[in-house]
Amino acid sequence: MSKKPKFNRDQVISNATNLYWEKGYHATSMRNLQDAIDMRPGSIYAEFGSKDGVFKASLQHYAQLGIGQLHSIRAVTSSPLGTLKTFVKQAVIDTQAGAPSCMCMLAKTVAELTDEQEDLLNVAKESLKSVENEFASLIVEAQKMGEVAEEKNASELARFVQIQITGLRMYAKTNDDNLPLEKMINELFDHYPF
Amino acid sequence: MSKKPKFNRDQVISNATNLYWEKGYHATSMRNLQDAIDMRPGSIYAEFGSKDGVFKASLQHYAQLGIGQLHSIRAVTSSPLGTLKTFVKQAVIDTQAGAPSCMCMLAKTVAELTDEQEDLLNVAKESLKSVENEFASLIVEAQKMGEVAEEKNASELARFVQIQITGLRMYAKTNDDNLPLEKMINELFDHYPF
DNA sequence: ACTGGATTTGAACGATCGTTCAAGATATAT
DNA sequence: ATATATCTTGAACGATCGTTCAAATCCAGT
Repeated sequence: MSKKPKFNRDQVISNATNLYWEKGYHATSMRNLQDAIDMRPGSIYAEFGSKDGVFKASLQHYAQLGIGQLHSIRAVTSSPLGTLKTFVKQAVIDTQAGAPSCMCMLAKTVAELTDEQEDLLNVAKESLKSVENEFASLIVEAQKMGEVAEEKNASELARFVQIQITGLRMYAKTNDDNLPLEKMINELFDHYPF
Repeated sequence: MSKKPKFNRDQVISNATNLYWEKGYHATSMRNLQDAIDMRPGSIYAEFGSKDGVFKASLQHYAQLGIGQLHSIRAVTSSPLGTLKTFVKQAVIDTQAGAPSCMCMLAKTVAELTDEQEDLLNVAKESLKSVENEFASLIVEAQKMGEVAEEKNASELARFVQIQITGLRMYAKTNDDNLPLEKMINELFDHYPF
């Protein structure tokens, strides 16, 4: 005999992600979470084990969202470098309206947590590394197509892109007035180190 | 009649800053704070009004620390641009060991807080803006000395530096392995947009 | 319809949160 | 030495924290 849980796990994680993304780890209480995902404590603990368990699932979901988005853009874009550029614009500009936070959830998490939550911190770090590796793959592809000089180091360029996204999103949150973000991103790809 | 408080306000704020810098706003409790600054609740509330009051004082103290450091470097450095470079290196590299967090406290705060703590968030944002203005002043000075081309926009360059510091410190926290940070910073100043 | 195992519920737990305030301690002016 | 204004102390407040678990509910198999 078995009875299936009635909640939709994907939907639950999606809602949890949005809440954690907006408020961060420490400012989000289990009560907030219960409301956001419409589950009672018992069910949450049966499914995720703890507040940390839900957060971990959210971090991983968020990372997959980003990587999926990158692949989606790639599928409809002829140029690998153009894919990267579009992704950066979406992450920095489109996220300003509508998203739970204009910051990257992974970056927020790395900024917020200390060794006290070592496991969660590592999940966030590793997820950021995964995204960076996706960037590197795109750049290698761009090199094969002649969009980027062969002698450049793809990993270093991927690192550069990662640093720019973090810096730009932080800067955009600090200065909510209308910045020339589009122009700034275009210049990133039009000059050194690309 | 008057009785002087026996605590050293500067020392207290310095200790509070270190704690908040390390743990962030939400993860720091008043009990943590009481231990760190060796004051009892009554005295803290008499002096600062609330947890937020201490945090606000800490943010302002931290910003002044940074600006003071910038001026100190300027005082012993012949080149304004060299001053900026040294400051960036200190912020990104030296902070890796010893400092409460390798992230900038102001950036951490902007990343962590939402409109729920609008006042504190604004203090952090404005402080970051103040630091950026100091950067711009240094760059204007550099232009007058011929270190930077006159036709460049000093504010845009200051913005660039701010974005790079944030991005680099975030990246350094994500990848605690030994990165070529020094080389990366040198390249920032040796290529576009400088 | 009934039964049995799985899921869902929400009250309750002890701990800790930010904050208050009456009582005690202290230093200065007379 | 005494009085008084000021500062310090720490117990206590109600609220909320993350978590537990017994009871209620649900559904598949007979």
